[in-house]
Amino acid sequence: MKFATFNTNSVRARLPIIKDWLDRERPDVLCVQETKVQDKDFPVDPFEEAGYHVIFKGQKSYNGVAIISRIPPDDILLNLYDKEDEQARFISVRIGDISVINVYVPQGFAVGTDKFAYKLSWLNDLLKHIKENYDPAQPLLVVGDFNVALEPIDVFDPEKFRGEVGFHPDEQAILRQFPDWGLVDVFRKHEPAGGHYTFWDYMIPNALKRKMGWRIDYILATAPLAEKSARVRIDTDARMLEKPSDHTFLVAEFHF
DNA sequence: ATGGTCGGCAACCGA
Repeated sequence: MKFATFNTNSVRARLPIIKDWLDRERPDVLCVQETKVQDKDFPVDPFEEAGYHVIFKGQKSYNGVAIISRIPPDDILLNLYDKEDEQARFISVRIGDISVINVYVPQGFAVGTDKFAYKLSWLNDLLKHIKENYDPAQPLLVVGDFNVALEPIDVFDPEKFRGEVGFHPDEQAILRQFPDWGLVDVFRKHEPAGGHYTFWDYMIPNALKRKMGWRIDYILATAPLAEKSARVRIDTDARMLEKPSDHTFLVAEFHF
């Protein structure tokens, strides 16, 4: 089975790239973040025409997540929280025997701000939710844009960004508890070398071509899945080189 | 050097 994640930075603006990628790669599941569209305006038809089911949770202008799957998902949960401060950052489903959680972790703006504190609490709440509702001995994928790089090899200029948002010890301390519980970073399992990124800053000209990026998107898998992972790669559409697109596809293949 | 560029959506906010 093939699973992928992609921060779209607008599912409507990136629709040609997503559609072509689905037609070419035919993944079983594609999780997307930053769809930036209200549910009433979500472009359902292009995905159904391509042979996919789509589950989505959006809001006006910001955030929004979706799970695009060949098999219709079950056990759909569209909120991390029961309360009403939901920001359309979470979807969990079950696809066959595999549980999938798709997240768009708050970006955090800057260390020391309320937004940074919210990011830390959101990540902690996600970890708590996983511990309370899942078993590391069962097949679970937690994928998406975590907005945190863990190691110096995951950032193009670690000295410049050390202690800044996205590369701060408080964020990293929480994210390290995910593998402590039993979730394996399957890209890192297959690729020990640094310099492989999934995000590039719009404001750096030609950042992708210049390899000035961050690895902040992850496919995390519990042991029963991680031990079946055969290949994990970062995939770039040619159009992303000409017009930056924020993130690239991250793809993991599992052989059962 | 404290900028730069996107997308949504209608003035800036978020990344």
